[in-house]
Amino acid sequence: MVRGVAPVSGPRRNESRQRADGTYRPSSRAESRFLAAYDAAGFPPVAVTVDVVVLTIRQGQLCVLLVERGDHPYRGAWALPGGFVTPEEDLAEAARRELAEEAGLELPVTGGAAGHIEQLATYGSPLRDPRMRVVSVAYLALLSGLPPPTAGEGAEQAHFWPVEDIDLRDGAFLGSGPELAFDHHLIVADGVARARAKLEYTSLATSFVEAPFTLGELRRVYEAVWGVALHRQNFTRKVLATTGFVVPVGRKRPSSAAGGRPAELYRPGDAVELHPPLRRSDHR
Amino acid sequence: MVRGVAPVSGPRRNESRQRADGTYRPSSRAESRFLAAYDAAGFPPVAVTVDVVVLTIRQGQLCVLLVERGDHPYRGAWALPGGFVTPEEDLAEAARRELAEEAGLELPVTGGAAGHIEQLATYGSPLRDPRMRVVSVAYLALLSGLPPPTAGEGAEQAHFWPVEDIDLRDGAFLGSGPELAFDHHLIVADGVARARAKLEYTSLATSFVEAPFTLGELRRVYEAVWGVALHRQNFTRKVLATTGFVVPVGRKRPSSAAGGRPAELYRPGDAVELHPPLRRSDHR
DNA sequence: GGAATAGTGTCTATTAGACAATATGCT
DNA sequence: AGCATATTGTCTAATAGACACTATTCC
Repeated sequence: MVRGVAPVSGPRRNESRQRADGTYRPSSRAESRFLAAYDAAGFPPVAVTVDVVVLTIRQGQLCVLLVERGDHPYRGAWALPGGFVTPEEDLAEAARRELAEEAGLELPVTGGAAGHIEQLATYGSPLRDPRMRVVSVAYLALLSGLPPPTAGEGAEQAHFWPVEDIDLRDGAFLGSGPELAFDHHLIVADGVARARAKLEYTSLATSFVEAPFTLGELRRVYEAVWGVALHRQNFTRKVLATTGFVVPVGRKRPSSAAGGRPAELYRPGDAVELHPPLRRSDHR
Repeated sequence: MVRGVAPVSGPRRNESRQRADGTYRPSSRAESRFLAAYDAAGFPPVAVTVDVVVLTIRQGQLCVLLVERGDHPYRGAWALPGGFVTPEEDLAEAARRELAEEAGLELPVTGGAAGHIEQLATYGSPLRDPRMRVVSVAYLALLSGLPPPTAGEGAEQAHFWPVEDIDLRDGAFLGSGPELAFDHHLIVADGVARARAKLEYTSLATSFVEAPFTLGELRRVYEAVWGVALHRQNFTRKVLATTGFVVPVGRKRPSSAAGGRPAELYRPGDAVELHPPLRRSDHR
């Protein structure tokens, strides 16, 4: 290919080297030869895993899914569901697969059960796993309407733990909570912080309830995740004033076993971000 | 260690298996034997790299640092500075090292030049690198007062490109901008979006100016990153009403070569998050 | 003086927070 | 009736957006 000296800000060529299917199209014979001869063994040995922070609300409490480790290291401690990324799969695919394998949970695509999953952060401190160098990509899932988790391979049991029973500082035993394996207390802490923050400016709270839901149920999601009591009337007013957050479906139903006026039912709207946001009032 | 059958929510033990230096303390002889015999070769081969999105403001434009690739693949295209994570270093350390090696930039610890670095996201699509499976942990750096970048190993040249000249959809040639290598257009897009969002609710805008600065300079940061014009008087009022955002240092200086009343000078305050936030007005 | 930038004051529409009053179901 | 929850309305303080006016410097 004929090329002159490139100016600092000049264009180089006008077509992408990436095909529609994501594969690479070499731009020259020399590049094709280079790729054919490339030796993939000349890199530092690192294992890549995914871990998933599954948050859901049970009995009014924000809970995280943990599995008890049946193997060394950290045998008997509780860990996030996760495992190796296989050579062919994307990171997000690996997260979904591990969730199904280790905890028996299929992420709902649609329907009554709601769900959301996003990448959280990556943890790669050299000493975080005593076996070898492990870089772990953590995902955050917010789910509702889950069946009781069932333990899978390598896990003694799976259990939803209230996050307030977990020592998020160092993962050690804290009165009534679990001991956490590896640096999973850090990951859980980051996931809980992310969820708390995103409830302010996104519509993710609807991932914690099954549609159709009442505004009272949605309010109790905020109260469980934030750990505060919200003003009932103002909450309703603000949610309904936020365009696209929820849309009414018309029906009504008794709100609780204890009686009370039946509440209007809603389903999630189109909005992803909330304008204006629902701020936590005592912000700090 | 004597242990009974563990109840579902019962405590297991009351001391951490993590030492203060981060190394692991096995809880039993069996676990020690397991770790000594562990074979680290039984994992899928993956390379882990770091890439850094360095954003800074030059001539009123938000710019990103790119290096021209001197080697295959994507030779001649522009890429984010980055490279392999070595076995002993943390991910964040690797990001700082690559920035110094590939672009000649040392992240300032303190002083007039300002800076911030944080983890952005991790990219691990199986086909993103034609050589082999590469999982790349991207970092986002917001810097000011940088020297002209110098190219390092494996890079033809380093250059700050205005982000508006870059095709963030697929990285191909876009009139006057660079062709981007790999999936780096996605990473740049995510970094720019993160920076734009965080200017709203954090004090990170001060990372883009050198202290001491005027409120006019700080406003021009917001205008460059968001690409909008802000109301001058209301900006001043809101910044000064946000506790801990900036603190006056008393001195004044002419604001530009073209004249005008000298402005009060400020330095960054203690606040990390802004309460209340500085919202972009036309928010969608 | 004119241009350019900075700082202060003020008016109005909107919003947040608090609270009162009413509606509708359960036991 | 008494309790529990939902819905509507209203009052007030705070905030956002817009704009007028003054201050200080360079040309």
